[in-house]
Amino acid sequence: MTEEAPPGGDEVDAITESVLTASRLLVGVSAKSVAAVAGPITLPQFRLLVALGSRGPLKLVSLAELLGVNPSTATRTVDRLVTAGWAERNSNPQSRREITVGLTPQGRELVDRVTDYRRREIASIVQRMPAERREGLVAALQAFSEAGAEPPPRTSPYDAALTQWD
Amino acid sequence: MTEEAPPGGDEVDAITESVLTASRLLVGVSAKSVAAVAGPITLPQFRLLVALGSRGPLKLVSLAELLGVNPSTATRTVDRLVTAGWAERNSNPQSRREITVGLTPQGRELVDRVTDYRRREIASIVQRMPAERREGLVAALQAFSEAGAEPPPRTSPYDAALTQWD
DNA sequence: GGGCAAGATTTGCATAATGCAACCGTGGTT
DNA sequence: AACCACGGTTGCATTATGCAAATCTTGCCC
Repeated sequence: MTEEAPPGGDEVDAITESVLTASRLLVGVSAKSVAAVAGPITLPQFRLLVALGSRGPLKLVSLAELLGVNPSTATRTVDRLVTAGWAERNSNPQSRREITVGLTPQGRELVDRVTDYRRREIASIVQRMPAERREGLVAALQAFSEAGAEPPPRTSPYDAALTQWD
Repeated sequence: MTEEAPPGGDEVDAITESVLTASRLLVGVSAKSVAAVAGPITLPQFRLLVALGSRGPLKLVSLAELLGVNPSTATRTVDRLVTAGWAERNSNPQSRREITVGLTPQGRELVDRVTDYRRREIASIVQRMPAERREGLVAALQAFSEAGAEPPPRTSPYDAALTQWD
């Protein structure tokens, strides 16, 4: 089933290949940005910070759900981030059974630095592209994403900071 | 800031956004494929299998390097895969200090099943795209990847199976 | 008001992933 | 033979994860 010649197959293969190659490039850029700017933090931890940065303070369950991990994992990752001074737990006066997790100023600054770095990297790549290809890129990718039944297109700058499983 | 007009910055933002959105979609597809087809295997383990599938048997250090992990991590992940019957260690008659790691038939079959599933998912997305956008996608993405100074463009089908850090 | 079901978080337990450093063979050099 | 670089493994410590059980809060019914 991976063979047939009719109009469809080869083109699909070509697209798959090109999208994945580009995706790989991008993920590499993200990883590099984290490593370059944010010394002693792990990727899962940073991903959590990014989520908080883009959505604002969240209760633990929502956070876990957003990241696609078990609440217990979220709890413990938050523990570490709190210890490191990047996140904080705040009790919710409304219902004392839930807590909200948010960024500390240091946490936000960390996320910002990484995001800026990453944006510059990407910009430098885009600027090396032939200009006439750029519009095509945006249009085609949007069509692709729409066809893939995208979730809500959040347009926060943080959103872009780490692709992994978001 | 997502509006357009001036030549430089906004366009870069738009591209960044669209590429990342698409990338996110794709990574989701990959994860879903692994989960759907390959029950009890972790992502790092599967990633290792994919590497073996695309490059053939490798010595341990090369494998670790390819995956970007420490040799000790590779050793132990291979241990688990061997136990599970998906990979095998073979001693190299040439030099007894190196070993090569390869897929077992079961391992290859697992990778194939996931890859096929994933390809079908992507194909179904691409087929929902307006046809006239498709060529633009390939051309633009290739330009993007080239501008990003891609590593060797391996064109194996396995290559596409998991994007994460590859 | 007491009791109970449902919801939110945390803890206990077990396993995987990771990196670093130390260690053991192997192969080549001098 | 003496050394040294290379490949792989093991010991140690920390993080990441999921599942299940325990804890605390809320809301609701009788």
